[in-house]
Amino acid sequence: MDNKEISQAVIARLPRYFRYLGELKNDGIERISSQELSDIMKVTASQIRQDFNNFGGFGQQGYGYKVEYLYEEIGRILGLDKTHNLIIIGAGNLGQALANYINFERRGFLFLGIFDNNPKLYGMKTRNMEVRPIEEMESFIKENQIDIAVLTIPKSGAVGVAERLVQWGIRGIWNFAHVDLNVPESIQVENVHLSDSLMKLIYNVNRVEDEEA
Amino acid sequence: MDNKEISQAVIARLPRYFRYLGELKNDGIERISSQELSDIMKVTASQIRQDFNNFGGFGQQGYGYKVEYLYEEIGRILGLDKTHNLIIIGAGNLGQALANYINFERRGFLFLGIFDNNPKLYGMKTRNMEVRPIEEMESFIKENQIDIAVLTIPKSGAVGVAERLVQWGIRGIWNFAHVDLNVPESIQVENVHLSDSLMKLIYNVNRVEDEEA
DNA sequence: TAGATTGTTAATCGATTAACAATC
DNA sequence: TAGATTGTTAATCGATTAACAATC
Repeated sequence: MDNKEISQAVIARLPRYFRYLGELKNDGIERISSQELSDIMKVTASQIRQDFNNFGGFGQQGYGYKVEYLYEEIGRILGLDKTHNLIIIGAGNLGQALANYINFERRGFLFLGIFDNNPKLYGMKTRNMEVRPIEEMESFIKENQIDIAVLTIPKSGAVGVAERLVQWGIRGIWNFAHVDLNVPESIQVENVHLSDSLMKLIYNVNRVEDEEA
Repeated sequence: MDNKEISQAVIARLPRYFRYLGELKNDGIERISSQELSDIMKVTASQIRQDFNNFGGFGQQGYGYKVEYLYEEIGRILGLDKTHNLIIIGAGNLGQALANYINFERRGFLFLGIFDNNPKLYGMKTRNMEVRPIEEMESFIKENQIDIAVLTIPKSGAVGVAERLVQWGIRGIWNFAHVDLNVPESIQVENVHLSDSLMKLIYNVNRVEDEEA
């Protein structure tokens, strides 16, 4: 496979294509043209074709795209054909919420452990895991071949924990702490800064109200 | 104030500026140049100046920017000088996690109610709220002048609830349901599609691993 | 074959970066 | 005043959209 760099803007759209194609497949739709998909998803047909063609030709001229095939291919591109082993660091409300997201498992995301530094939580059952002390994290990561760490701890500890995670061989961090991590380029970080997201919403709501006034 | 449209790319960066300036302020730093901020935040000084100048000149030639003043101004632009009344719809793990985020209140985001359609949860205390039945939502929204609704329910119910929220006068929806809502343009929606975010991370982790192989 | 629709090149648009005159 | 740094215009870069030849 050719490895010219794909832009993050394209990657960010793939899960949405995947979601819509999954629904079409469930509805028993067999084929779809870029124009039909454009109407449903409210993006241009041109962008759809450009996006798919970054990864090779999945369609057929004069016919369109086979829904199931395209769905499978995008899943493969996203890496959903492989399983990934994850741990959650921080067993607070958010950590538990993520641990309980059933749908993640369906996609091959296996949450194998959840850690906290609060002794009161040790042993507490969350789904099929019990909360473990942070001290056990290093050996756990190595024994269970953990790929990805989910950081749901306060920002004060996050930068330090992230640095150690990198030393212990983690490849990706899903960061919910409200701070930017400092890790080597080869380590992937996906930030979910919830309060940033809420602030953006507030700006847009206020702006519309100002315009109306 | 002049109302030329500001791009969402700029808006999305404001909370991050706000965060860094808040930290500088806490550290007692009084002034900063775009170049210094550029070094800390890893964005170009040019972009920083362009971004700020969308909203007017906050700096002083030859001097730079006053940290506290800039911090206040960006807060005002984001609308953090006003309070906003929110409700959470869906009292599952995620809804509760958001209800318990203390820091939101500091920014003027007031979570006044939490709703669910599971009778077993009615009356359950979450922070200073108790879970109410969905049926009470309409009157609650009107009596408490609710601006923003946080949707943390499964996707099956989300589209329908969103439509009713709009009828009841909600101005913005913070949508955690894994579905695209269908609301008028004047209603602001900020999506947090967690599984999309995780898929993007997985793609990037796999890609790096492929390159190394 | 004729019609439809992709794959792909070319044109446009918007966002980012660079450069520098204005000015504190 | 001289030096520094903004505010802003111009240049570049990248992403999106349009157009159309290739082809099923």
